[in-house]
Amino acid sequence: MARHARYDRKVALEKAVGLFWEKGYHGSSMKQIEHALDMRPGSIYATFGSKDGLFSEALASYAERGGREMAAHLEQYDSIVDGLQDYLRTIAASCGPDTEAPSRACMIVKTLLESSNTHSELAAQANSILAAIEHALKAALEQAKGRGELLSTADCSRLARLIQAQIMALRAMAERGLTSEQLQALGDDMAAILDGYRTHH
Amino acid sequence: MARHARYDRKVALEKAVGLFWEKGYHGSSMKQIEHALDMRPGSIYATFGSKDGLFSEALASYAERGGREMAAHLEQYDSIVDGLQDYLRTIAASCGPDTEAPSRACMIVKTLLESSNTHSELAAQANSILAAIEHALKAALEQAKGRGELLSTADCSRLARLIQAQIMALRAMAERGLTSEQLQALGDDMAAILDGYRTHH
DNA sequence: GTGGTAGTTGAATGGTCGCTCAAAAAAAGG
DNA sequence: CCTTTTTTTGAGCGACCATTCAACTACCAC
Repeated sequence: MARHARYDRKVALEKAVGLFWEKGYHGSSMKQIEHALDMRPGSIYATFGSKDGLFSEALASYAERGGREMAAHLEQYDSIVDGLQDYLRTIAASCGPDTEAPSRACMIVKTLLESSNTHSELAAQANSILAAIEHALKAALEQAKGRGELLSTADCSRLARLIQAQIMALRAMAERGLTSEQLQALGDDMAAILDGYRTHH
Repeated sequence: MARHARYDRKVALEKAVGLFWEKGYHGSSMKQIEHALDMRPGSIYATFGSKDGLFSEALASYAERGGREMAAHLEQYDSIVDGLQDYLRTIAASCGPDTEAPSRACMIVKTLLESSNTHSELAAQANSILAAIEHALKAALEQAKGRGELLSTADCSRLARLIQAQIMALRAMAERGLTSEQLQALGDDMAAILDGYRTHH
């Protein structure tokens, strides 16, 4: 038949995530993208259609990875609430001043704030991802409630949004460059919020 | 001597805040700025030096206004903690889906996330503003502690950061376009966090 | 009125933006 | 080897970017 593709789509997307997560949509030029992916414009456009298309796929890829990591984390715990509390502490620990990740803040939140009034398609995508995460949190909380971990008065929808807000804020605060002690303390304080919704306490 | 300036510096800055808050730094072109300020490039550059200079002044202006509003709000309350709790609820109420403000999210946070890896000067400015707000919150909390509103075990520095995180997250969540009921409930839940640090409870 | 001065104007600048496409290169079948 | 098919290449596109500056305008002092 013909020539093989020199580039692995998934590998290229990972590199795109790295750049976009770090610099945002407007902050990443095609020149920088070409360099980050080690691809020439023609190949990028043949593969991803446009800068928007590439960003959209990169964001989806980032979200999927994040979702997998969260699910994997929660599976390690017998108590769902324990798992959620430790998830917050883990984020605090991994977003410290010497992280090797492209950015400490969440790429989904960065995208939402950057594009909400300039690029409604991207904002809608970020929104639907956040809605999906919120839904997953709610489902986990309802399971916890069914197991008797949470007070019967607890509203799982509201609590899911409260927890999501903590995650968003924790990672945004990490972008401020706090010390790892300060960030860890913040993670602890956020985890402690959940104690107020637990049974036998 | 000579001709009067046709433009009021403060009025022009207000308009710049409106545009930059809505679209961000990279999302606002000089064309749009010229239109928003009703000024031609020469006048803009003569007055503010550069796009960066204008943005920087706009951000400072926004922060000063926000600081004044927060201080004015807290003065209305006898109890500082009551004031802080109601401040969160007020933000939730004023960031609803039908706000007339340029954006629901905080311009300082938007700037921090947008520029942290592309424009270190702006990020540093956003950082120092957030540090000042954190410091003001800490001072208010220490005063509250002195009045016996807070548990003696409460760490005012940590609590200040926890509250600042709530404000940041509340306004970022507002950008998701939640219903006003959902947003109000989130504000209530965040305010309730402070109950855990209060005395006689 | 007139001169001097500060403020405004907008065409024009060099650069970069996202993107295209004709040509070259690389693999597979014959 | 040559043909066919797919991919890569990179010069080049028009548009728009932030910015400049010489000409122009409006005001005040005299």
